[in-house]
Amino acid sequence: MPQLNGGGGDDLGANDEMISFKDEGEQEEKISENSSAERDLADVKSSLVNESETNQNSSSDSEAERRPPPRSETFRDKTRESLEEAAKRQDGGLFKSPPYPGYPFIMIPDLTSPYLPNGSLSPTARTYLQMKWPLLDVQPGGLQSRQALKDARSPSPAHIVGPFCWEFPGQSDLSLHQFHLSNKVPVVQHPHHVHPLTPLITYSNEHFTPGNPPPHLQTDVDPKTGIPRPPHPPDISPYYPLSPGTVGQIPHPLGWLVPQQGQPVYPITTGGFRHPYPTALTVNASMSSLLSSRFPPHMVPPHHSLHTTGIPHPAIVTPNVKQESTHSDISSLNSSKQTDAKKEEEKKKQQVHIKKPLNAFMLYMKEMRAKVVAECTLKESAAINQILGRRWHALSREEQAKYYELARKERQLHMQLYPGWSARDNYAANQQGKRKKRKREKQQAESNEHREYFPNPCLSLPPITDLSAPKKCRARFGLDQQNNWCGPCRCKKKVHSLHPR
DNA sequence: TAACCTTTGAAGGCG
DNA sequence: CGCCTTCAAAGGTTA
Repeated sequence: MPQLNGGGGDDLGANDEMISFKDEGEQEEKISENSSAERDLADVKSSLVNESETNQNSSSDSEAERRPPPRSETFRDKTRESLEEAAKRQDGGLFKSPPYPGYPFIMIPDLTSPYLPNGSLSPTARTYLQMKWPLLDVQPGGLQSRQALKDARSPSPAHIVGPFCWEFPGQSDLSLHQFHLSNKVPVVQHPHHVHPLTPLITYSNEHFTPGNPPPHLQTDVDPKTGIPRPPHPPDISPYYPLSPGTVGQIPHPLGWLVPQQGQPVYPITTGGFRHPYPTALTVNASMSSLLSSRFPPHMVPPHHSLHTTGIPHPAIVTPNVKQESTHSDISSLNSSKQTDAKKEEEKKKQQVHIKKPLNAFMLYMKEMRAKVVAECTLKESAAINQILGRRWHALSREEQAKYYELARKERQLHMQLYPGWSARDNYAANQQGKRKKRKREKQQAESNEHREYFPNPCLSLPPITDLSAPKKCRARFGLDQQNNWCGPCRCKKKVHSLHPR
């Protein structure tokens, strides 16, 4: 993968990720052949999808204003035209199409963000600023790096706010474009419009809904100090992580990644404000202290996973937070007994559910879902995901590589944040255990059902080939439940291990 | 109201 | 080591 290694400076190595491109060949086939497989489901939908892809560059403010878009050729043309016009308005050269055709990122998420009422610097712009700070990298010793980041972010906004036409080495046109547009933030605001660039990295979506800034944020009081803050401080550095409008401006720690490669940034968009580690990932000013004091080795942030910003960590889900938070808050206020607090913390610790880091496809989905929904007028996630899956395969290597890289960073950061966490921890999270059990039961029943009608239930499942079927029975039911195996599998088992290892 | 559906990828377990 | 299962997001649908 050219991009990953070519980017240099990434000591993380991307080889493992490259392995993930198992379907590259398939992908290329699909693309080159325009194969029938590419059309089946999509014949109905893909027309919309394809069309949408042509419009992927249309996430400009002007387009946002035109939503909901009539799906017609004329609209497309108009969109294109207006885009061109917009391009001219946006200082011409700066408004160029992304380096990757069809690449969905248009880095002007802030344009539609309800959280950017003023003209303060957009998150993306800050991302660009920040990415220039090498310490941003999430590396071992991340805490120091984050602290350094905090310091690095300090430069007064005066440096930041202004016409941004800085040219960073290796910066893409798009980056500049984004940078530039970011200063025109308040142009259009559609509270109801979900920007296509819904935050990539999000572990929890509950806290930053575009149209509904969390109450605790709206109060705009520094949770740490209790000092009220101006809603939109012109001065970002001390406060930006705290106000709704500025939370989204926190640069994604991974933001340095892409831009340095001359590729679009994974936006920490405002739109939904659902950042993967929205706040946690956004290792910024508040992060350093947050990590050091609130995310001790054992990953559990005290006080119902709230950051100093008052924003719960996205990767942490505490179902009982609501009930307990009020109680604990009051109690903590009334009683100065730290021991009690500790006990509660430990209690919550056990209830904390740390979500898995998002993989590349999930990141991609998160970003593109809103777009697909808007373009295809589909709401059912299952259908949308099918489309997204196809789109994913249609992505070029470079495009996918970016997501793989991002996902890798995500995992790394996740590891740093929750050193002791294991994916296994989420396996039998009681409720989920039930679900899986039920699922398994269903599969089992299905298997039995098939047995009634088909000699080989495995063969009744279209995608499963004869050869792969036997493996499934053993793997699925295990040796101790051979009674659930299909006939052929049992016979083969007896004869000899036709279940190749 | 919980589970399902649907996608891909990562991680863990099992044989 | 290879295969399978589970989970991650998401939101309409289903039981």
